[in-house]
Amino acid sequence: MKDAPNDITAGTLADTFAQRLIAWQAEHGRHDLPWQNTRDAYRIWLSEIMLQQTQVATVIPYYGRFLERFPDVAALASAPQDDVMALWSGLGYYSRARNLHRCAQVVVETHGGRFPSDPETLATLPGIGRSTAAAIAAFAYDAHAAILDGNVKRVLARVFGIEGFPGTPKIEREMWTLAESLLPQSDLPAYTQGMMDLGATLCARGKPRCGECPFDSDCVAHATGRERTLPTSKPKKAQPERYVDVLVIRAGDRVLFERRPDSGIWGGLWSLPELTPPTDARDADDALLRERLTGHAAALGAKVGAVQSLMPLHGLTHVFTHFKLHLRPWMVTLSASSATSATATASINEANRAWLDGEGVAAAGLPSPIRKIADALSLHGVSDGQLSLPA
DNA sequence: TAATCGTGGTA
DNA sequence: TTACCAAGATT
Repeated sequence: MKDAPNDITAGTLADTFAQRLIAWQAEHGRHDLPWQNTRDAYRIWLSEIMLQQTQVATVIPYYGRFLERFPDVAALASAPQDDVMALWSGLGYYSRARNLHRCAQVVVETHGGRFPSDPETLATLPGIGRSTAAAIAAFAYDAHAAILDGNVKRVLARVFGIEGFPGTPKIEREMWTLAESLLPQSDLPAYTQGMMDLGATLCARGKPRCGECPFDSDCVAHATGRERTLPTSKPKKAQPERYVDVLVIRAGDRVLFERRPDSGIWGGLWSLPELTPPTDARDADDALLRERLTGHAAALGAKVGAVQSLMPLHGLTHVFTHFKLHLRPWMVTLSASSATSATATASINEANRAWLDGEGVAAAGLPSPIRKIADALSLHGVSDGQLSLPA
């Protein structure tokens, strides 16, 4: 039986796993992704951070733009944070971008501009956890370290028949131990890439192509018909819904934007001012809400003019992983007499608040749904003042 | 330990 | 349309 812990004999799955995977990767794995065929730790690190919880196809265009603007770690370290956030805009999980920037600065300032080669030191850097550290060290320096990402968890759960949600500490500890026990003595880049490739291609979430898998004859999930139920899925729970009113405050050809604090959703990005405290959804058509909106906008734009008009725009719903957000934009137009002065608008610019014209909006790092609102209102490029999104 | 943190693709 | 989740880290 396979449950005997000391039943380690030549030819067991655990003994042959690595060599079979490496052979499969050479023949059927991916070899031409933009971040492959290099030993540059900077390029490898950048790809690993971008790929956290993000699919390959999504990352590719961002990766190219980033490398063009920041060709090495020194260029990234010396860049303004707004430039980094703008290039990351749309990729999500924005703490990755802030940590990426900080990490580059730490590498330059305390590691002489060179990424450390051992996984333990790499894992002390901002944004680099145990798995990402192992991937960087394996690809760039042939380090003997195991990764444990979503692909690996799925492969291990199926091949070795591991029950239980891999997100729990108990199952994750078990998988880390197994992953490290399977490591080969050499060919760490090919082995690491093989784990990723197998999970991303053959051993996919939806319908795995078991007929082409090198572990077809040994896979517990395949042998017991549990390909679809392994790995055990995350326990589901009801997602809350939130409502927020955002203000499109226009003064001449400029719109007021605010930089969000680092902590919380969309941290470090530029967004539209929100009405705080949030109103109840049922207040949407209430005169009281309009009064609040007017007062709030006047407070924000008091230095350049009074509120001239207030108009509701089409709302939109944005779905996050852990909640659903209903955005209700309001067009607030300030009186032209005091709003057309560029010096007046510029004079109230602060570190975390700015009046942006079309060009400024186009260059800023905005959250995805805020970008949609801006696009619909033509708040970028040629700003003709026409509204394409009235409610 | 559990919650938080984005977005877009897929079934 | 809804549900799920992808090269996870941080607090």
